[in-house]
Amino acid sequence: MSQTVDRALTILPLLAEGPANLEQVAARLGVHKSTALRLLRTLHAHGMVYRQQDQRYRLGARLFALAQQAFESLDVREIAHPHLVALNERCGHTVHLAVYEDGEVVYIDKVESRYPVRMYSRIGKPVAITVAAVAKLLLADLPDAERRAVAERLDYPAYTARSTPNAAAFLRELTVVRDRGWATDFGGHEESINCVGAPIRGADGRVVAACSLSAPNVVVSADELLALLPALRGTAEAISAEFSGKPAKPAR
Amino acid sequence: MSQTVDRALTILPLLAEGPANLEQVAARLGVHKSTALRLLRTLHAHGMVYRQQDQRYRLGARLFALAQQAFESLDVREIAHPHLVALNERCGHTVHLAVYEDGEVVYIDKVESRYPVRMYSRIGKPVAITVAAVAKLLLADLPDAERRAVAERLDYPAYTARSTPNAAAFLRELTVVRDRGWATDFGGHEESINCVGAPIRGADGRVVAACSLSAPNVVVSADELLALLPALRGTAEAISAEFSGKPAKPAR
DNA sequence: GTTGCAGTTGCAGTATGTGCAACGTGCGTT
DNA sequence: AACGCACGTTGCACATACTGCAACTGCAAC
Repeated sequence: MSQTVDRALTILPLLAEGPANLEQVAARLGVHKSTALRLLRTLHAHGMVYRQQDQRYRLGARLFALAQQAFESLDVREIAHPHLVALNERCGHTVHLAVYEDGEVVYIDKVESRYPVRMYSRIGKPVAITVAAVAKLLLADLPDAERRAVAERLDYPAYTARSTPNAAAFLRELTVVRDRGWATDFGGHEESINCVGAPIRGADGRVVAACSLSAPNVVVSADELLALLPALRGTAEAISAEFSGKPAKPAR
Repeated sequence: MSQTVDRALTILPLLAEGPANLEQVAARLGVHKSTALRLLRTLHAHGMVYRQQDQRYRLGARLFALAQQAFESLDVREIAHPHLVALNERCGHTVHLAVYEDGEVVYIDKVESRYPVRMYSRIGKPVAITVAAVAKLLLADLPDAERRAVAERLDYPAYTARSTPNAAAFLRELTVVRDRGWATDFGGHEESINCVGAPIRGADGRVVAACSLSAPNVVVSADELLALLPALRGTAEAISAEFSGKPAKPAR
């Protein structure tokens, strides 16, 4: 691992918290001002950070472009999208698509019926990994060792009384989810929000993504949401089929 | 500037083109495999790249999270959003919001009436800078020297017969735009798409962002679109007022 | 005019990144 | 089944490029 690059990359999440000046960056990195300056200049040259008029640095526009391109190269998302829209049109609820990557679960698509214009604001956000239905599905499919390792490493924040309390409970839940083939989150993240999820599998049967339906329980009871499970699973299977069926991606 | 960091950051746009293996990365960087490996490992440790099952690298999920956070810290976007939605509801056309940053213009918000679920796919994309109405507005307000420098540096792709042909024409157009206080793009990017834009100004009168209305000319003629100019300018001014009026951002 | 602060620069020393060459490992082939 | 190839990985010696220092600049406040 490269120390210099490591330091430079540490600056990015630091600036994500808010703009910072040279001294603050240097202090947080534990390096000399001149060192921080050089790193920031390099980041700047690549558009990763931007220097605002008060001379403080913040994250730069190139990040948007990169994230954008990263999204576009996610095959699952592309294939899944029309299916998710169809599902949303059918039942009207919020639809999520998420993937697992190195200990994190992130939303890569979202179709929301009520506030369509706000949807992008959540894409890219890390998922509440210990409670979300999609997270359970994705983690449930990991190899034993990795699943356990991740579970042990996690924090278990008590969002609500029904949040997963600890690693043991989480691992038990994951076993249930894996055997059953679908997952729920009944008020585990926000008291009044329920959620059901289904896995999307690649040609080899491994779970490559997960999708879910969410709705506030004042609109839809948990039972009513479960009644939508067949539609959700149908969607997930349609996506799985299409994803497995066309393995030949236009490789470069 | 740091050579090591520079090389590491060069990897990111390279991977944005599509997944690549170690040798390809090393070759593109012009360094030894082992060097590329170390850089990739460091990027990986920060979640900036992800190693897929075929061992090739692609952009990682952390980029999504960072871009996400960067978006959220853009004050203009936050203030502008409800205004843009209102404008969209009023006239039904696509609404864009863009900012200028270091020679690039990027969309930071978009409200689209017809395909709401697709909107995020364009946010973050670099704008066609030589023709887009928002780009003209943002560049028109730059200091003379910088404006000229940027204009000279640009390419002028002939998207259509009405695309801006060269730097001289572009600079002339920018003068017009600045004096007039609004901009157009009539088929300069896509033959059938017309567009009008208006500037959003900070407390000091400088243009901090620009918003625009776009519509295909089969739906709305250029004249009809121009008729919406008062509404658009009203929106832009409302955003400007709110942005200037509440200077006290909860600074950290 | 003077003081203080934040950013910037040049430089010497050495920590750190680099390329090399040898080693593993997985996969397709004969 | 054994082989060979291609690609990723490792340890090491060398020297490049990164670091911290200290002095300098520009700017703003008093």
